[in-house]
Amino acid sequence: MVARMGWGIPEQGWRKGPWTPEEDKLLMEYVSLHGEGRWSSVSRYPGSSSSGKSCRLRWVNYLRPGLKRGQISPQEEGIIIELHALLGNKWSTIARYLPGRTDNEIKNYWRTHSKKKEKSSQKQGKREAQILKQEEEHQQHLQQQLEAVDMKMVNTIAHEKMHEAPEMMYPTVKDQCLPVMSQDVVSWADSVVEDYYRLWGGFWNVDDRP
DNA sequence: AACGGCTTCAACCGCTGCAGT
DNA sequence: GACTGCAGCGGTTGAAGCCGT
Repeated sequence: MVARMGWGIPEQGWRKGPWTPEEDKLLMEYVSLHGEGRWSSVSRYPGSSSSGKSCRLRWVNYLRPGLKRGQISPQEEGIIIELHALLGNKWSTIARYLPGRTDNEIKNYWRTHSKKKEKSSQKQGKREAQILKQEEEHQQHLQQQLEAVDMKMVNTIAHEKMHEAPEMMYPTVKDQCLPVMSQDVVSWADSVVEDYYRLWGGFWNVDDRP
């Protein structure tokens, strides 16, 4: 094999980096003569400067006849998604179901695919979090309004009741001590709430948020 | 036109499993 | 059974190309 010079750091006499057309030609020649496998002996082939591993990878991922190049079709994508859900990161197994595709190609595709998915879900998550925050803020605002209105309402109604029936506002000691036990107070509170909702209900449409 | 960020893809690295001795 | 060498696999890296500003 033509010495792979001029790129990377030579390791054990092998050089790293992209393959040249001459190297490809020599590797194809070797495989056509000796067949696939025995990759360690490829590296000992006259002129070889690549490790057996590297030769195997180059053959399997790039030079092997019948390889499909180019975009993964939607059908293939569907198969990949299904098989990945079934098998996990068994790229070589998945590749067997996709003639002409290599494990490396599928792995790379999945990586970019899942990255995209992750990004879009992150965006979606951010949006959801934003909506949730807005909702919380809205609820908090609503609560503050309610409290403010409650006080106002209680004062107003209490003032009215005091004029209507002063004895209701200054009950006996017993009544002062046990207001929540009193049926009158309970029904009065109910009526306050009812009044309140009649007044303010529908004022803020919760579904009308941004 | 230039620049920076992003995507794609070929190649490398380290690990595991298996077969031969 | 232990050791060794090899093939194969999955994870990771980095160069090149693309795209938006």
